[in-house]
Amino acid sequence: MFTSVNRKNLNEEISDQIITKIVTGALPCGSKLPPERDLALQLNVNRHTLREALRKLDALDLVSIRQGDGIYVRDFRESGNLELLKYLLFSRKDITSDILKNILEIRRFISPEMAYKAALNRSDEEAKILSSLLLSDLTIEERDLAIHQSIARGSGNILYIFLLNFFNDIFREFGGLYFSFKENVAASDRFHRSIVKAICNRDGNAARKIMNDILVYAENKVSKYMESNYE
Amino acid sequence: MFTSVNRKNLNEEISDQIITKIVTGALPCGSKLPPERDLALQLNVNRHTLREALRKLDALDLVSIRQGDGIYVRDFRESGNLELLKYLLFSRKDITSDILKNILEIRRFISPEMAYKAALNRSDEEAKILSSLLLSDLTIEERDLAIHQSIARGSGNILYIFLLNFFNDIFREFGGLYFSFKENVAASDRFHRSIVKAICNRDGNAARKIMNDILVYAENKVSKYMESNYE
DNA sequence: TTGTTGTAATTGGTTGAACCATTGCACCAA
DNA sequence: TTGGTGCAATGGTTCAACCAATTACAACAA
Repeated sequence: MFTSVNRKNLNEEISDQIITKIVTGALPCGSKLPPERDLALQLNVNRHTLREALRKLDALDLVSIRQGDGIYVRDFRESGNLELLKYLLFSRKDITSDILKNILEIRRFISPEMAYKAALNRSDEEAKILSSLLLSDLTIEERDLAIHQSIARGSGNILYIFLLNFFNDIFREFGGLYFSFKENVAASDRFHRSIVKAICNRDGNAARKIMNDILVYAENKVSKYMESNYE
Repeated sequence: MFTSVNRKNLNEEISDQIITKIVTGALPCGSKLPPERDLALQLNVNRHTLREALRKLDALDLVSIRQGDGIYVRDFRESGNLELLKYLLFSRKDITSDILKNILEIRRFISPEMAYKAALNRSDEEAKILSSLLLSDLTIEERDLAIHQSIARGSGNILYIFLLNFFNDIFREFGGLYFSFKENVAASDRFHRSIVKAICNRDGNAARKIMNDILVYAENKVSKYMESNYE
């Protein structure tokens, strides 16, 4: 009914503003930012507030800060990380659709292998968790996230877990559209049951194929939605 | 000959200290940190210095900070990102070897597809850059990074670029060992020439296979080094 | 008792001024 | 050319104070 207001701290506003200037090229890589004291004056905030914003830019690997020297803009094509990509996805609406397709494509190479490994490496406890998720009263969206997460943990590869966190951050934002179609809910439901079965049976090849199939299916659907919405 | 001294700001020392407490479980997820004023007192730093450290924890998705309420530890298994993984890799020496194997394994699923896409999507300019890299006077390590980067850009998928940045951050740290062996330098040299050729010829399947072969080779080598060093 | 309201306490957010530590640079001397 | 010296610029840290959001709780009303 109502949408939550977008409440931001000053330091977030500032970091957003600078990030935008960097990724749009208004602040070219290699360029030097004004001294903190000057920049704070220009932004009309206190130096401390600016410094907190700069800490975030630093954590995003967007700038390099050197005491006694200054603040330099890094080349985000060389230093950018997935956190920055998340930022681009949510803030630059003009390229959201392209980035989303990119992400879906790569997930299709990663997740089937994750499922394969999970089928081979899963603990008995993880199998129990997976089975119980099928019977839980979570929404389809929550269950989907939980099952993927459980599979990632079962794979025994910590990078899968953290990559999945990235994917989940994305799909929490965009998953609503997908699951608003009944046919997709039904497809996910079938997928959940079959992948859990394959993993519990330690059938790696089946798990890989099942995961691949649902991702191909989802990718096609999402592509269609985006074409009809954005073009 | 000499190694650069590890110089840290106070706010970095603090964030490191808190991160360690979180990932080791000393600060369990869901728990509430002391108020900033108290915590600053305990850490013997000013509140502003602490706040800058907290900004970093926030950017790493490790804590959730709410004005008027407090600072809560998030579940890093659910929220952790690759930046955190990088941190774990460099700071927790006891699990470095496992994480490194995890990373190499996933790179083996990702990079061949990246090479395939690059062969199909590359621009003529990117092909020129690749060819010129073969003739450059970079060290083998620098050239290796540059070629992978060029391939990622040629693929046309921005996620490849940012994932590669992650891999490169890792290998800048650990690549020295690998390239200290002459046989590996020779193998990379052959790899560089053949992958560039395949991509320039727009031969996607060849590019994928060549990339896969070198990664399998490297993964085996690194595994051996780690077994002999850490066990 | 139960629910509401108002108030105080708690806690993160912001400001301002001052001083410390590091760096870069111009200048000088050997 | 090389190394030292001092100054100015700039990020790092501290202190003290106040603003703003949230929570806890007492007081009150139904």
